[in-house]
Amino acid sequence: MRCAPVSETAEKQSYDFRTIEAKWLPFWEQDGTFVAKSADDRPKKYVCDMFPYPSGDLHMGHAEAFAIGDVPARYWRLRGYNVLHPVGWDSFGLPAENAAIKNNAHPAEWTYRNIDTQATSFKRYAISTDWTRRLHTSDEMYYRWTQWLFLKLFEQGLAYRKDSPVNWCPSCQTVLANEQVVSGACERCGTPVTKKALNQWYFRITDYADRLLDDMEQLEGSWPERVLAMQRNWIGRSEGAHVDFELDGDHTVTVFTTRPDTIFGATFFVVAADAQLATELVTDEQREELAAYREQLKSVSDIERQATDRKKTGVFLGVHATNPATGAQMPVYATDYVLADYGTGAVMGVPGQDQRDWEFAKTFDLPIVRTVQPPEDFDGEAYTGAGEAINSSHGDVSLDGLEVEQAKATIIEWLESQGAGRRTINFRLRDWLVSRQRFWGAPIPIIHCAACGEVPVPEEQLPVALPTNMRGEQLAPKGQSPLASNAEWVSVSCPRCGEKASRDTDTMDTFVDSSWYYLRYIDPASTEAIFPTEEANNWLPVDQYVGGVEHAILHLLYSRFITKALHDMGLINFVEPFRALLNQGQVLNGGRAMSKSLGNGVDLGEQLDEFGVDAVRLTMVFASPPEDDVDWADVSPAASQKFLARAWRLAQDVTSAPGVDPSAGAQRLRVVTHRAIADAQTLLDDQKYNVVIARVMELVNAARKELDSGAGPADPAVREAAEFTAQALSLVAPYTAEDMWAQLGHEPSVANSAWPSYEEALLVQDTITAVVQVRGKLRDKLEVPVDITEQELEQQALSLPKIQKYIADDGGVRKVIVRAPKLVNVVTG
RNA sequence: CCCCCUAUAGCCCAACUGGUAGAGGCAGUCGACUUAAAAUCGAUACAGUCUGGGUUCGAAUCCCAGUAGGGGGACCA
Repeated sequence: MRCAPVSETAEKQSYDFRTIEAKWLPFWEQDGTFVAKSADDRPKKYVCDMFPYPSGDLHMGHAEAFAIGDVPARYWRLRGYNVLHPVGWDSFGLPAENAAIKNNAHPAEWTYRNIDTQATSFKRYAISTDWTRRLHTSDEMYYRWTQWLFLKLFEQGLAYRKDSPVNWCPSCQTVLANEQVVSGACERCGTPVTKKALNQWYFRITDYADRLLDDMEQLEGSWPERVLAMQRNWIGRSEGAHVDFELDGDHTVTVFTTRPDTIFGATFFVVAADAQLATELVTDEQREELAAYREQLKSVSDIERQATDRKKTGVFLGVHATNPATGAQMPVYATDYVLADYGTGAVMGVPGQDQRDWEFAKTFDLPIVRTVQPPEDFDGEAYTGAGEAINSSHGDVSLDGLEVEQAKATIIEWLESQGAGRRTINFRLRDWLVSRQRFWGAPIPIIHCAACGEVPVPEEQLPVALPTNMRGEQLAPKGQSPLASNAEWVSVSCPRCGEKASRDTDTMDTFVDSSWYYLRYIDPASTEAIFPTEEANNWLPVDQYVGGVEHAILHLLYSRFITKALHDMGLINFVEPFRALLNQGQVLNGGRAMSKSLGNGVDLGEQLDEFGVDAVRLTMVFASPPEDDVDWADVSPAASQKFLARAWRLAQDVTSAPGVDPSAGAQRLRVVTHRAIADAQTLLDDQKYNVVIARVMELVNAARKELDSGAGPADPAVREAAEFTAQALSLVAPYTAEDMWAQLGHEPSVANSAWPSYEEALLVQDTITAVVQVRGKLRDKLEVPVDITEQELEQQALSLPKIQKYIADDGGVRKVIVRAPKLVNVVTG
């Protein structure tokens, strides 16, 4: 005969995630649990996930990022902050357009269908999001302000048009910004990028190079170090000098060099073959040869061009430059190893101290002069190391005998006195090319008028809306924007003179859309302003930004730039948009990124159906530290589900009444609970979310034990443990936690309950196990009061029989290290 | 080629930043419950911290060299 335990007197149910999900999802929506109010006395926290691109349904990567981002959002909410945690869609971009061309449709159809799908999944995934602030960058009410931003930048001189050789993706049929070219290939499709001379719109991000670099100081410690390193590297500040060279035919050409001290070794002069400068300099006799060389370069892809072991090529331009230090005549060449858009696009060739110049000099049989003394055992070609200057003397200036740094200072001073050079800082960063020859983006709000030139679209005429009557083949890329073929759309009268004029037919890089969306969440419906300044200043900067490291440079650099520009326009009072950044890892399967071609994709929807939302979220967070990759083959959502069931049962088994005073409860469980509370706080602050889960598991184990074979289900300490379990679990398993909270007799929502404070007294132990080492090796242990004095501890340790034996065997005590109350180390011999 | 990060039980991961290597989970083994199994509950073994040096009373932790994996940069003058 079976005797039913007390806890089974009530009707018991088993854990069923489907029932629980169905119960709470509608509740949160109706309750408006996660709506953030701007007028609120509590201190604010703004948690933002990088918004998704609507490519089909949400996938495992989204699931990880959002699960991780929701942890601080929910934690801060429990800690009493007014939390803003919005969501939106980055909904302009190529895939929609490609789908539209293929299916004879308009990109909006595909886009908004996918957004609906994702939004439904997102809601089910139970991220604590304020849905009232939802936005889509492809909505007219959004891109109207993207265009407004463009006009403001234009007004400030930060948006401009220029002719330049640009990166062209032959597959996407559009130009690309430098940041979107990865090792010579298109960041999106991997096609090798070619060069094309075009007139395009740019944002003057280079004006902010120094500030983008300097302000990183504010991010130190709260952004991943590698992201800062990548940005630093990308901005590429280098100190050096501009030096002017007189050329035949009355030209003065300036070069940038980081080694002005080597100028005495400059024996030739090179300019970028694809730059305008080469055309200007070349003599009539050499013009044909230059044209032939350029023709030859066209067949060389960027990837090939960047191979460092490639033979140096070039063509003589028929002119000579005068070395300002030596007065020597130097032949001028055009070459592809000099970049048109770095520095001034011209370089002095110093073969003795620069390997590239050395190779060029060898090819063209040019003289090589060493101007820095290499060490005796040096057997390389160009010498770039430290050493004394040699062969560096002419007329009234000499560097001979000086070390590199000293020589640099001396020559710059001399050049300055001659008016032939000056100290300068150069950046690797280029201006941001924002024109795109594609359809599905925000049209550039400029009108081209034969008489007035570039005329901004008047603000009240915004948005310049995309035509809705174009579809399918009409959207196909043809080397220029599909909009150009829509005569009706293009044709417009000039806002300034009223004459016939035409719209700019390019659209903006979608990174422009995403460079300011975190500001739009403040009031996404505003028709008055891009965002309300006062409220933006209250909510921003974002306290925790969460997203993939693939945006380390692109989106994050652009956003930092736009924030600074908006600051300078007086629209916001901060200069950095994201106070802290967390890069979540990838979700892998079997050691590799999930991909169609590998056939190792895991479908998020199927995982959710099988294990439930909470189990999947818990698995994502528990599997590894947030910034590490999660290999789905190594983890077990089934085990997570088991743990959730176990936690849930705990709440069901509690028989004490809500509000009971826990202080009379089982002390040993209370110690575990309060240690869990205290630890969780530090761990959450340190973003060690996986370890927080481990602490909760420990607590559930301890509570289960107390319930089954200790103080029993009515003990108030068991209730206390179960309640904190529900609260802590609410960070990752909102459905289960909400249901537990209700089981425990509380009003929903657990998300807005108050995080408990831990009792200090429960954390202090009276006694502690002290370790006794002999010569650093653990030999015995000792139970001592925590406030034991060093003398006492030493004396007790030394009197231990085991220890005395070791001392006797090892030849007596030489020294004793005491770290009361934890450790004694006896040094013998 | 250069720079950065990582390396701890079979696996995923902890370790108060120099002080007892193990918190949690997976997989394993054993037991309780069961006619049996699943579920549940309980109990357990397993590594001396990638390799080799060094600093220290004491090193997973700091330093040097190397190996392996991951990331970034790579004609930037």
